Amino acid sequence: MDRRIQKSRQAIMNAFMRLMSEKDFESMTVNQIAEEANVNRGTVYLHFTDKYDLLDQCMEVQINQLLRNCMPEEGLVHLTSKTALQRTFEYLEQHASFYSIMLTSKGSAVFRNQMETLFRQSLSEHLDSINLDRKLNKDITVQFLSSAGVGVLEWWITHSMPYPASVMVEQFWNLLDRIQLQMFE
Amino acid sequence: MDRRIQKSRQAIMNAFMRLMSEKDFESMTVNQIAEEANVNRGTVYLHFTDKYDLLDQCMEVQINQLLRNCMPEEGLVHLTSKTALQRTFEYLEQHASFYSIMLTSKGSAVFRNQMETLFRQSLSEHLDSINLDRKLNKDITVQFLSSAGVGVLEWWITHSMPYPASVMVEQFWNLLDRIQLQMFE
DNA sequence: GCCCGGTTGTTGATTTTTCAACAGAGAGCT
DNA sequence: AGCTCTCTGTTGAAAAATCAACAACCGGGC
Repeated sequence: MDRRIQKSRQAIMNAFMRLMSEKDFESMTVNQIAEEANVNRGTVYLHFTDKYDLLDQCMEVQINQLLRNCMPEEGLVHLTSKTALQRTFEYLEQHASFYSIMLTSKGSAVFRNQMETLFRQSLSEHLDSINLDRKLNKDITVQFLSSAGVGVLEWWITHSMPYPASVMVEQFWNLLDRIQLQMFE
Repeated sequence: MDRRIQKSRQAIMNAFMRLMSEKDFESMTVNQIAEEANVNRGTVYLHFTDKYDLLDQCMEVQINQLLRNCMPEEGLVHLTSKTALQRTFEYLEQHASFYSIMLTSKGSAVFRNQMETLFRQSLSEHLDSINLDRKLNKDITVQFLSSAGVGVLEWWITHSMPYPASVMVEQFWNLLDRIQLQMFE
């Protein structure tokens, strides 16, 4: 990628995030973002459809960084592995202000969607490795648990992380373990 | 000035100054500066003839900032005024590392030239306001005192500011006062 | 209702930056 | 001596960013 593109996108996203910590998303204008980023307003539109797209893309970049940080090595993030879970919570704790702002001021679905996808994959594989009670529908079970997982995660962030990451991991793990015991055939 | 030019020049100068605090000027390459600034090498050449020109321009920018900071208000800097002298020394003290590096690692004459010009102006006006002994040639006297002033200033910077700014101001002022008494008719 | 100011999204012409490539110079090695 | 590598200074074509301008829309005030 041409370095000019990289620089412009970076400047715009950084400016956006700075403004997000000072302003209400709805009242923020593209002109303000452009000025903060020291780029022409047209340049913002070259890279982003509108400020909603900017928010979404910002979230995606950040989540990709989260994932890259939480990966044990080359491979997928398994949120059903305690280590990966630990890393995820700790990373989120360290970037608390960003996620807090992004999740509270505007209902971007990017975070939820991406985290749910992750939970779904991990849980799907996990349930494949145990003997799921035949009376339970796998898809519904996976969705149930994913939603619960993401719900807790979002709650923790939007409520200013009332407990340290370590406590969250412990509780999460505990719940998963106990629920799992009820699913054996 | 087009914002792209501003951004490029700023990035290049900042990168240069960062590298100056880590490397020997002579061994520094334009390619290193371009990489540090995240611009194409050709861009460096668009704005600066070579690294010597870059050093000179950097010095000029910084000295202009020094002057802007030391001006009492709209007007000229009078280095024969104690207030202006105080401000100058204090500013230099606060930017010690920059000036120290710039004056020690490469013999750029920009600082010396500009400061001498300043001293000359101030002293010239100052001597106009007193009755200079007729036996003294004004131009020679002005040059004598300017050189002395700049010499002390440079010595202070290149010797890591052995005394606080306040001491330097006091001594400077004292010397100027005593020497002046010897010049009356 | 109308008017005004601010914002959005877009367009076209221009400028600046990028990139790759080239020729030349200097230093070090065989 | 020749060869290689690195750096310098430059060139030309392409791409990205800039700027000014325009039309349309929205919200607030009279």
